Order: sequence, then structure tokens, then C-alpha cells
Amino acid sequence: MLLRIDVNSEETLYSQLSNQIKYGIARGYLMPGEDLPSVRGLASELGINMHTVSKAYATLKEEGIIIINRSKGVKVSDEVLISRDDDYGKIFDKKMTELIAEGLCNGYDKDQFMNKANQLFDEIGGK
Amino acid sequence: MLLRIDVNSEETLYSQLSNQIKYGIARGYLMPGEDLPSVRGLASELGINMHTVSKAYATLKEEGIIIINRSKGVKVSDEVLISRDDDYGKIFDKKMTELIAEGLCNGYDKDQFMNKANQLFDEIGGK
Amino acid sequence: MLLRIDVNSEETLYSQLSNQIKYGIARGYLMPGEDLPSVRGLASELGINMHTVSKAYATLKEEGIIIINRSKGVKVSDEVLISRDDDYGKIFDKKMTELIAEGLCNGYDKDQFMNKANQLFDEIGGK
Amino acid sequence: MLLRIDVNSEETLYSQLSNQIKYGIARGYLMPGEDLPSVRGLASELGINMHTVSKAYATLKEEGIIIINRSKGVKVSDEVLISRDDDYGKIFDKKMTELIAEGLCNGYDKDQFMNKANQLFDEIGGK
DNA sequence: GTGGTCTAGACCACC
DNA sequence: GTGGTCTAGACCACA
Repeated sequence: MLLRIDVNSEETLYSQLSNQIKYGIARGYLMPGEDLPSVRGLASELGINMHTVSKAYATLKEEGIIIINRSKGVKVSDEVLISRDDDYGKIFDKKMTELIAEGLCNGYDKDQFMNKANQLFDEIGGK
Repeated sequence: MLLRIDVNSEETLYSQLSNQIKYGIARGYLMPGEDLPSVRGLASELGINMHTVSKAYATLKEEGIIIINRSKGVKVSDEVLISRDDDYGKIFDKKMTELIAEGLCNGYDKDQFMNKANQLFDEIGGK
Repeated sequence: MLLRIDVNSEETLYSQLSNQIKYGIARGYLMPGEDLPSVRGLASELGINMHTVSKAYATLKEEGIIIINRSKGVKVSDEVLISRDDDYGKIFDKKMTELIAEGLCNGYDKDQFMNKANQLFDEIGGK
Repeated sequence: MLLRIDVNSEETLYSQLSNQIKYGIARGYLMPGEDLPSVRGLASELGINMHTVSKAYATLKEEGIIIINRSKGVKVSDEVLISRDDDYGKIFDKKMTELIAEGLCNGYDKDQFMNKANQLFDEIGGK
């Protein structure tokens, strides 16, 4: 799977990285249980520091999306796409509420929001 | 409209402020063309620094949601809820894609996403 | 409150730090809402790196024990000693089970365990 | 006695192993003087590296919980559950103090701590 | 002033 | 080989 980093983006590097990995999983490019590149390997491939990759991985680990094993490396969690932390529900609600409110302020009414969601779901996964 | 700031939140103060104003507009608490409090007035009311309010207003102006007029003060844009900057389309797509991807990683499939969106739209628009 | 770091300990520096802060709170040396030293201030005081202190603070923040505010600094959570994350219950059970098992292997039966707990609670807090 | 290793756990493999053996002894599944599997045998049974089992056994020997004899193999110490190294007293105090402090920070007061200890002792000893 | 991010390079523990 | 810890020093955003 191809990962790209834009050093000029306002988004932090580690956030770009974790978002792209989430997207890769959602998209099916990365399967549950699949190995991810090593911290140092990915860092040198992307031309960024090892600690930045490490932080991206650490946040994904906290969210239960990947599994980190000190000596064996990093892999996508086997339960990703299935399990759901109860605490995550609140975070998800807050994020979606913010997106809805911001969308409404920019002229996206309910129908348009739903259509856009439909379209993006179709783009992400034929499955 | 009542604005609340949580100084213990991880979210920056100015971000909390702009998000709440967007929510207020979406919810119908703030109408297009309606006046907003002055920078100084809102700052003292919330007990926060003037620069913080100023920054929140500046980002909302940047997004075309409010109008700042040196002599006449601050008001909600008349075209809010209607007009849409083309540039915003890309940002909105990116944000929604991230939300969908993250949701999928946590077990929210398309149906659950849509149901949740429906529910939150009802909460917002039911006023 | 006095914090001490032993660079020769097997325990990581940031873990020593977070444990001592927890102890300080339990002991009443640090009260809910009280300010903690700045990241850089504490680092120079202890003669360790800023990032090490930062990591200790970050883990305590994750556990809901302290509040970190980018521009205002760090303080003990107002709800510490009261609130309890549901997820923490499992972690606590696991830690206590391990302690009980290890104690039994070294000749601490139930009575001795309870007496020791009693004694240490008395030492920690007259309250 | 059944030992289970979770390669996805954050805990190191050798630590999982030694903790489970301690638990087995506490629980009565392993009796003082009882033979333990050979390093090679246990490693192949669990599908892990020989060095990992060896390290787990070495730490248990260090703690005086098991006896390793080059020619006769490995067995649970005859004095386990009875004898106590004086050095262990300090370690035990430190571990319990940390557990108490962390518990207090999460709202477990003395009564709740004692009740939980009681409950877990009953679960362990009920065999 | 505060904490957060990123870089660079060291050493250690685990397997 | 892997990730984790610690150091040192830079720059940025927030208030």
C-alpha cells in the first residue's frame, strides 16, 4: 500500500500517516492481521523521522486499530472492522455532529449530506 | 445564544468557540444576518483573552460563515446555509472520508453510519 | 512536592515519574486542581530531558489523572480521587490478581496481604 | 496445567509466562515440589522460542519460586508459599503501594480496595 | 510563558 | 531483526 506525506500540509505528519492507514484499512488495501512496515523502514521510505512514524503507530495502537509487538513488528488488528470500543461511540458522535454543523453552515442540507456519504462509501468500498 | 468554554478540554479555546458558533447556526439559534457579540464583549463574557475570540472570528470569516465589518461589528453571513465556496467542497470531502474510514475501522458499516447521521440530523433540526 | 528520579533503576524514568505523581496525589501532597510544574521546568529540576517528562505527563493525561492545557500548563484533574473509567476496572483487577498471585508464591497468605494493605493505607493517608 | 500465550498482548511473552506460573501456584494448579516442563518441551508446546521460556524460568528462579537443576530439570520450589526472601518484602511493599496509589487516583478508596482483594482471593482460593 | 511536533542519533530489551 | 527509551536542540501554535 502506498503512503504519501505532505510536509507542507497543516496537518501533522503523524496524523496524516494514521489517517492514511485508517483509510487503507477501510478501503481494503490493508487487511486485518496484515503486517505493516517497520517503524524505521517506513520512516526511511517516507523520508521522515522514525519517532514520527512511531507516534502515528502509537495512536493507532491506542485506538485498537493495530497491534504492536516489540520484537515481531506491527500489524493490523484482527478485530478491526468488527469490534467497537464503547468510549469510541461518544467521540464518533461528536465528530459527526461537528461535520454536520459545519456542512450545514456551508449549504449542505440533510439530503446533500446523505448523498455525499453514499457517494464516498461507494468510492471506498465495492464490498 | 449561550456559548460555553471548557478550559480543561484538549480542544483549543478558539476551536471550541468556532465549532459552537457553527453548531448554533446549524441548530437555528443564530440566523443568517444576525449580529454576533463584539470581540471584547464576548471575551469578557467568557472570561477569556480577546485574541482568542478574535482568532475564532477570523477563522469563521475565512470560511465565509460570518462577516466582519470594522465599523459595524460582526454578523452571521446572509448567505450562510445557502452559498458554498467550491474550495470547501474538497475540504468537506476529505473530512467526511476521514470520518467514514475511522468509523469503518471501529465497526461502523454504511447502514450504521447512515442511521447515526439521520439521528444526529434529527437532533439538530428538531429544535 | 518533592520528586526523585533514580537513573539506575530498572523502571523507566517516565514510569517512575508518573508513579510518584500518583503517589503524591494519593498521599494528599498534590490536591485536585493543583498546578504541576511545567514540562521544561520539571525536566531541568530533575536533570532529565523535557521529552521524558512530557511522556510521563501524557500517560497520566491518558489515564484521566491530570489535565494538560497547551498554553496554560498542567494540573491535577478536578475529578481525580472520584471518577472512575469503566475500562480501568479490568486493568485494576488484573494488576491486583497478579500482585496476589506473586504474593502467595512468596508466602503472603490472605491475612498477611490484608494486614499489609491496611498498614500501607494507614501510611498513605490519615484521611 | 494449561498455559496460554497471547502474542498480541502488550506484555512480553516471558512475562506472561512467569505470571501464569505464579498464578498457577497461587491457584493450587501447581504444587510445591512439582515438576515443570523442560525449556525445550514447553517452548515447542507453546510455539515460542526456547530463549523466551528460558528467560521466564530464570526470573522465577531469581525470585526463589522455582528450582532449576541442570540434570534433573525444573520444579516448583518446596518452600514456595512458605519462605520469604527479605528482599522481596521491599519489592512487595513498593508494588502494593503503587497499586493503592493508582487505585486511589481512580476512585478506589480503602473499603473498595479491601472488598476487591477479598473477592479476588476467594476466586483464586476457591479452586 | 506554555505544550506539541519534528529531527538526529544513541543505547537497550526482546525474540 | 524488531520497537522502546532517552537525550539534545530546533521551530511552531496557543493564550
